[in-house]
Amino acid sequence: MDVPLPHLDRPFDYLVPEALDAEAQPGVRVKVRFAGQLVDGWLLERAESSEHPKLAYLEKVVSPVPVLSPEVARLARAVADRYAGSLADVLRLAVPPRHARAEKAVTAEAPSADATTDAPAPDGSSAPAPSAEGPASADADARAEVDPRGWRDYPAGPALLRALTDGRPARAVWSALPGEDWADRYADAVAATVAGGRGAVVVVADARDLDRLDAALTAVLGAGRHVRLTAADGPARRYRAFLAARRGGVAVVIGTRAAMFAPVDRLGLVAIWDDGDDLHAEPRAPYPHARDVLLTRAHLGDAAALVGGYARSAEAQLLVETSWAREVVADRAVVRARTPAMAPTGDDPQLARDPGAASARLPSLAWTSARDALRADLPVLVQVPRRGYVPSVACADCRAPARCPHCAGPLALPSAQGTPACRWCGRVTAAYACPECGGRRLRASVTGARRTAEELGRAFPGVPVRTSGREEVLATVPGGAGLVIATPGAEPVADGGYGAVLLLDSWALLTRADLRAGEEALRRWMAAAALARPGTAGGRVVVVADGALAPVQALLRWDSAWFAARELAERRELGFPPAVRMASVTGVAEAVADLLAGARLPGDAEVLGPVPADEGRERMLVRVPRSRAAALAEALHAAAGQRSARKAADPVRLQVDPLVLF
DNA sequence: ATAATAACGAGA
DNA sequence: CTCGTTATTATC
Repeated sequence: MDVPLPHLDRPFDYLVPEALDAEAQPGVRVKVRFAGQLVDGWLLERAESSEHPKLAYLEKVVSPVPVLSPEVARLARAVADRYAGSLADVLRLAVPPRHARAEKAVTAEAPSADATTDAPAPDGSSAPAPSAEGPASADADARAEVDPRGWRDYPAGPALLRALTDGRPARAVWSALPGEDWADRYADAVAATVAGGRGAVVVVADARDLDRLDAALTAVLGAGRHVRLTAADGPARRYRAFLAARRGGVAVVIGTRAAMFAPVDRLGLVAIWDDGDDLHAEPRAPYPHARDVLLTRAHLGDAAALVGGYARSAEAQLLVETSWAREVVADRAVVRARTPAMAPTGDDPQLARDPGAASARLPSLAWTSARDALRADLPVLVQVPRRGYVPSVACADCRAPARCPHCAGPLALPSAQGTPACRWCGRVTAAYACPECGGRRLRASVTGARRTAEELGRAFPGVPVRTSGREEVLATVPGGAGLVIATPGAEPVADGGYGAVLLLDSWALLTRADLRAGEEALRRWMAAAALARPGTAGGRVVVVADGALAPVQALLRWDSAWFAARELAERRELGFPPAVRMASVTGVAEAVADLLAGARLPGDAEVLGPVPADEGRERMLVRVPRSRAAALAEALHAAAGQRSARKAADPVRLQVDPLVLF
């Protein structure tokens, strides 16, 4: 039943009228009369009999295409259970909205095809359909081994590919080397899976990563063997790609998190790249995370799993430490050989020495590194943490954020030479005095990409300057001398690698009041540093941060496994996810209290809070050991059901393992 | 939302 | 004890 009310989160029985008997197959969308009105629903299964005394008839089969595969139905139920949500909510994420035109077009291409026939790929390419035989069938020995190519750099790499081809459910946490072409490695892993006669689902964070993976897969598999599934492609293309996968024409689906539920026949591999990126967290109820959905899928379907990134998340570390997955890492000697030369530096510009550095506000080491790279005709990447033009200002002496004397809102400089103004109340503050130290001078606390570009352009005259950020994301830049200013996640790949990578204003990343600040900073730095040439080829990374800090240490040694282990140990100590299972309950105070009062929480549950949330609501956290995770989700879902059954007015938001805790 | 059903209370 | 009204609850 396509209603989000938690107390209706169960199947209902209906009679199938004779006329709909043929079309009414499991997985089709239906309309039924429910409580007097027509509602959408899913036909989950056909049965001979029902416990229920008086059944109504199915009203209509919306479309005869069984868009919901049995595997995805099972997965959706498991995801709903894990996240204390309703099946209907998960199905809304799992099956894209029907697009009648797209459906008609696909159905016309191969009229008789269903998910089990050997239909050719929709584009008519020569892709053979997946074999109907299992991986243990007689032709297993005859399968050609896929060339491990770059996976040879990792001692466990070739064995991983072999396992994929053999159809064994290997589970790997992969730490990519700097300079690694991750998209090529993922294409290899997919090719190995396909060679074994099985399908794959690969999820990446954004459109740029998707384009890169798309190109790598086309190079390895040829055109027409895979489809891309992403909300950004629009409803028609998305539904078309979905149908192609559902009907068994293609064995490989790649996409952003919308693809995590993609139906793939004989699924052999689920993979996610850069699982620490917060774009992998679905913002709609029940807020599932792509990593967890894919791992659940691997678990239920006996498929292999690949969790990779330059940096390792605490969650991936937990997979390794619980032996759920094996780590795939390079030997230290190989890491050393591939890593660019790394150096930390304080962020006080040594203005006296270098006039160039002074005008660019660069620490001297960063400036000389950039200059040397440019002289060697190599590109330079500058990562600046936030978008926009001077987002806020701080006291030049003590670094305390400058706040409006009237309303305490953040001050900003509207123009390069202007007077600071409040971003909340708009009042202009002509004579600012820092309440902490009495200082009267202000500095841009985070220099935005545009301003950095202007300043660097002046510091290195004659050098082309490109920016890559929210408005325009560059995928690649040419190999010669040039400056590239990019915000995190938008760093272009340089042909041949960057001669220098400068990580500026890093304290803005590290001082965020967030549990994951360190992990997130390291993830962003490593993503940028991975684009530099190896130290042996003149590649250099300068991070403007205190070299004693753990995330900086991890970067300098290119050892995010070490940092992730440290991070996970700390979370264990503090009792934070992923070491424990946490759920947040958000709403107006009475509603939150009401829900928690009605919830039969596991005995060892700890209730924390309340902490204020936005719009006058508050938030309580419930913490249980991981072994009680299922019981916690069930209790919260049941309590939400009780509330919705008696039509409690104030909504309460349930979130399991919310990304942001405080 | 709405219909069935349980609960309740007033009047006979 | 019955009838009419109102809260409750399930919705195939």
